[in-house]
Amino acid sequence: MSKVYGGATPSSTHKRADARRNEQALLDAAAAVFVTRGVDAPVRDIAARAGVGMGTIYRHFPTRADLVVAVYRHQVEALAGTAPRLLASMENPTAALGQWMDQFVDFLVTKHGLASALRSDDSGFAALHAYFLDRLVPACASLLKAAVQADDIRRDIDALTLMHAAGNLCIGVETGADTGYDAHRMVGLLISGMR
Amino acid sequence: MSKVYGGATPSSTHKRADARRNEQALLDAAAAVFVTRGVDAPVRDIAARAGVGMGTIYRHFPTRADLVVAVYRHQVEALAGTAPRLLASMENPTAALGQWMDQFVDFLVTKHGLASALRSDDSGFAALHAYFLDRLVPACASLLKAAVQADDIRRDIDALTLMHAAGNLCIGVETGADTGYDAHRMVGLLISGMR
DNA sequence: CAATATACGGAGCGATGTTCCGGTTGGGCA
DNA sequence: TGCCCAACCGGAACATCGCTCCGTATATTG
Repeated sequence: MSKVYGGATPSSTHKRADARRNEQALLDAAAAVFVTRGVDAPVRDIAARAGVGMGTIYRHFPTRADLVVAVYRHQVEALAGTAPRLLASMENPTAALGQWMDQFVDFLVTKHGLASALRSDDSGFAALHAYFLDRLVPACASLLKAAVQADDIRRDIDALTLMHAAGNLCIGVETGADTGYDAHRMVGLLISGMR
Repeated sequence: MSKVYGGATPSSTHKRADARRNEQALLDAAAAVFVTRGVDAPVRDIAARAGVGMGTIYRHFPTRADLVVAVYRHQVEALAGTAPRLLASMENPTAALGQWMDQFVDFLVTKHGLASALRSDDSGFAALHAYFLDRLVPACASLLKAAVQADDIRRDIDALTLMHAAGNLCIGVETGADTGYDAHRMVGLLISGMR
């Protein structure tokens, strides 16, 4: 059931040289714009920044989600890959889970509007949601399972629910100035409540 | 510092009869549209439903937040008013807090997109955010304070933070079909984690 | 150096938020 | 009652944004 998300890198199948160039330019431009304007920055801005036309951006990334996924793929994969390592290197699975969640929160909080986009019901973001779930839920699940088995974490909460909640808790942090709200702490509280 | 939010009811200061009529029509129309299309339904739809022009809606409710606040004012006030009663009628303040939070969650979950709108950084929703905070944070704070004093709730979390987190946990529930996600349970977990 | 498949660019359409101003009307007042 | 003007109304108009479509340009291949 899990889709294959590989092969979208510019250097993949042999397209025309200009196509590869433009795809890379778009990735760079998007990454830059996402930082300042958030993941739902105007498409035109990204195209302009990359020095390409509207058609080009939609040809390479039919959905906004495709672009976002391409930009953050490496970080997401890295996050997914961290889970087994964390599990192996720590004696306490619950602590490993907590640490992984912290990394997850870090990731979301540093991407303007990403958390919001993930929960958005905008059809254009559906694939984004799917990708994140496909990659991160299994990673989270392995940690959660270990924590449940070895420790005193309640077993009636699945990884999907946990990630949904944690993701939600990260919303509104990127935005605006310092309100005393700390997503890390809230997620920590949530996990504490799961014992 | 807390603003006065009264006097926006159609029957308030003596405007012209048609103005009152239109304001009421807009409130009714908005309430109806919010149920089906959510709080960020197209302004035109609301105006059309009320049988008025674009100008009229913006004259009566300059900001979308004004309209939303007007529509939900009664329920918000009721929710705020529940806090003292709950505190008086229950022996356990922590249970009272939990019950009040449940009502808060109920309120948010039954309003499509309200939770999302509350966390939105859209400038048009800033006043909405402010109103909810002004009304509900003190109510929550009274319960929280009692729970802290009488029970074993940690004291390093203020009402604002708690409501922010709880509000976030309600996001994405209104949307779409039944994903096993249950905002009530998540908020319950969060409160459990606060001991 | 053609010929062709491939890719590009941006005008254009529809939806939406918001403003602005000429026309309309309620209701106080003579 | 009838007049008159301040208050109010309506919706055209402008701006922004997502997305599509097609005539044009060019990389590649033989």
